[in-house]
Amino acid sequence: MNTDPKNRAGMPDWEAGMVELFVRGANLVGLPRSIGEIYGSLYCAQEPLTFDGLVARLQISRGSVSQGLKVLRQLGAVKVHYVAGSRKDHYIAELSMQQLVQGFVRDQLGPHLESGSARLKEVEALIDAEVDPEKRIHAAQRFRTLLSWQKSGQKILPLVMAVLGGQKFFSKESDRADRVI
Amino acid sequence: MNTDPKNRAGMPDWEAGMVELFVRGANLVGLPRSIGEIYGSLYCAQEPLTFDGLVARLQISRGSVSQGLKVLRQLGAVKVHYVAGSRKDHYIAELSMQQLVQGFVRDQLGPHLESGSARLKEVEALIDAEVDPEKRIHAAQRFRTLLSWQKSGQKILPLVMAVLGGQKFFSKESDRADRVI
DNA sequence: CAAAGGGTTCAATTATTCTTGAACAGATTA
DNA sequence: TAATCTGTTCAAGAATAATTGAACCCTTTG
Repeated sequence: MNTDPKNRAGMPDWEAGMVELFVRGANLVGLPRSIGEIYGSLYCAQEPLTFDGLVARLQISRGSVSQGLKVLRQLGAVKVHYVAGSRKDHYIAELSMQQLVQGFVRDQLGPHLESGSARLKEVEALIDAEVDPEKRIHAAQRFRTLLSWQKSGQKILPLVMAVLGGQKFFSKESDRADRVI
Repeated sequence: MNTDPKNRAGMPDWEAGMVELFVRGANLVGLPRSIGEIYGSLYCAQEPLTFDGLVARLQISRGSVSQGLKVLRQLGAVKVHYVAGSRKDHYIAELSMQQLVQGFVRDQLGPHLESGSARLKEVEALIDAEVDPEKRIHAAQRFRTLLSWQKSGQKILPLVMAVLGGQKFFSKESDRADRVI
């Protein structure tokens, strides 16, 4: 990863620093640097920024900005701010951490977990097909351990959302996890 | 990412499926597929596996196995199992989810968070150096928001570890987070 | 309707990350 | 001591992922 602060004419140092932080954050959650840069710029901006504004500030291609904004919009991390008398779209950063996490979980994390869950069931069937009894029993044991991992993992998301201020992530009473600790 | 199940002579289907799950998991936390494969094989194995055993089972290079085991050992995800009368190292998978998460946090996540934290302080200084008062005030406002994000984030790790069974992650009474929800 | 503005798409390029395997180092054995 | 066994290192090559920019599609304006 290129961590060198690229020379961005006219961007204040503090903003470049902020953008760098968001690039790291994006990287941490598996998003490309350009997305961190775009969100970071919007996060710092006093006024809504236009598409061209972002291209100019960040000195990245129009293609990157277009794609980056697309996923940020999808995640709910940026909002379009309609400005009377301007054909351009103006963008502002969503500043609610909860919104950001929610979008990330919904669009990035969730699908992975679901397909993993599906695959897990398939593996169970494959284990049942193992003919050697000793091997099958061992495999089933390991499989149960893995299921228990999954269960533990599922307790975490609601807790995270709760810490972030939302209370709307328990679907069933039995899923409530706030007494386990 | 290559998700095609590669033809691994002699590996049972259920094991290949399990390995695939671990590859996905590794991928999710930013580790290379080879590490997922190695851990997955050890997770499935009835007996400790040797270095050569892994090379043969997974059909990956000795270099990959050596580097992968190095990382896994460092994370505490595999243990060396010394076998009398054999010069080879034998490896077994650590099956405690808590251990795994702890190692991951310590070695992979922690350093990132710390350096980010340090960078955050530097950005604060850069903001103080902004001469235009209006811009400085706005920047300081955004900075405080970011700090509040950081604070929220810091509440999460102890919770996660608690869910996973450990209770040893609160350093100060004031850090206890089990009443916020 | 033609021209210009605003944005999107996607094939090609570029950058990054992962894997490989040959050279190497240390430990054991003949 | 030489030969062998185990495992590590790291430069080069292969595989993946991200970025670019030219062609394109709408919509608005002259």
